[in-house]
Amino acid sequence: MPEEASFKNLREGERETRKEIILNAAVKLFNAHVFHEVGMRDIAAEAGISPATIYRYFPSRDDILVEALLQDINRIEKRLDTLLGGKRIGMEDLAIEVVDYFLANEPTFHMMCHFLTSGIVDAEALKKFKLIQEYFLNMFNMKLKQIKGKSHDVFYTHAFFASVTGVVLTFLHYPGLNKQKKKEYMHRLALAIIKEGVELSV
Amino acid sequence: MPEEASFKNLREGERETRKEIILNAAVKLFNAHVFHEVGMRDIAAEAGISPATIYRYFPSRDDILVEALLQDINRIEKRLDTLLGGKRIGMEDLAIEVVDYFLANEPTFHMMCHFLTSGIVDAEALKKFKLIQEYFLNMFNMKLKQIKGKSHDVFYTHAFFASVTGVVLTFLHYPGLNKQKKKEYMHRLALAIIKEGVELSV
DNA sequence: TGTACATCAGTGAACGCGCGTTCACTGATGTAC
DNA sequence: TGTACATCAGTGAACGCGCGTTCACTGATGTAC
Repeated sequence: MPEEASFKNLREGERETRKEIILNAAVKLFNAHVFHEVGMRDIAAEAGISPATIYRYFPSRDDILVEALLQDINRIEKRLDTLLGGKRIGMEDLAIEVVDYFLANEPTFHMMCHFLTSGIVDAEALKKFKLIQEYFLNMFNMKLKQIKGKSHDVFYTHAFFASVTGVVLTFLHYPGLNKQKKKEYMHRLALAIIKEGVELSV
Repeated sequence: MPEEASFKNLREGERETRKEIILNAAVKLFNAHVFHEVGMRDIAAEAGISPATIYRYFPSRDDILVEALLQDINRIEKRLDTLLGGKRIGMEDLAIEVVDYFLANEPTFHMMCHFLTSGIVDAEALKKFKLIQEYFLNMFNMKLKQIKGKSHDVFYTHAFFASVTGVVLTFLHYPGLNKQKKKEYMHRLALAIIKEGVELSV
């Protein structure tokens, strides 16, 4: 029995839509600036509402950050799906894909690091982030399983993700390399670690 | 010919000492609290001076952060030296040492991540940090050379450090594990990546 | 030995600004009877 | 059909606080002659 389209449901639906409008405005700004620099007033202006209104939909700024991150993760998931759809994908391609994603979406990467090292963060939002982190690693694990087959273990996924993240973190702003060189170097590093490294480690 | 102990030199020496007093106060606070929460007034209070005085010795708060980080790196260097002094050290021990250091000095790790992702940072301080980053990786490279011998390459060092950093970053606050379990899991990950991974990657 | 001057450590108080969040309120829409 | 009431979106303005940094100033110490 489908949920009947009562007035109440309609209203809740609208509420959800409004929430999305705000979130999209936030995401747009986060992609254009370092997220530290994006304040509630900016988000409100972008969404065309008053700052106070935001608080009718989100409990705190940190909560918006986490929700924005979740959106990003969903985007990654879709990208991986299409990538895996076109079969014959190896670990190497996946590693490169992740590196490229982080480089193309530096603000996302920033935000992830921010929550991973848990700077000043609203407690509720932090809880939410941890759920998301687990969700993400599980999702990633499934994708790797598709590639590697049955003998796959979470440990492997963790090693994979941690390595790639570390590579990006360490060389994101490494001096003396232009963007392209940097990317290539990260690829080399990630591949070396993955191919001769993580792959044999199970 | 040694620098003569002129009045001027004496004064400069005193100046250096004063600088160290302030820096030590800062380091002490950074080790006890998240560095975001340590303000200039706190540092001043800890050093027993007025906030304004700090600016006679350091150009900005970010500069103090970087200097504190440098102190930490010197400490790591010394630790590695003594570790390498007692010969028969392998890559594995080094990996574990680094993981343990970061876990024991979480604030340092925070700060490193902060500068690596370069949040809001004074431009001069950022330049300084990049020099430090290079210095550190070079230093680390030398140590690894001592272990591995002549055939060693920077690429290897980079892969090593990036992997370990990534492991710590990803699982530092991973939910569902107590401190001890977390440490052990990080060891397992780092070792797996290093032993079967990075080691063969040259 | 004394006087005028330069140098520099040190400071309390304020500047200036940003920014997350809350308050008290308005106005529109739906509901009850 | 109309009236009283409830619900909720939305808001401008202010609260409250923190915090890096600067200013104008005092006082001690050294230097020149």
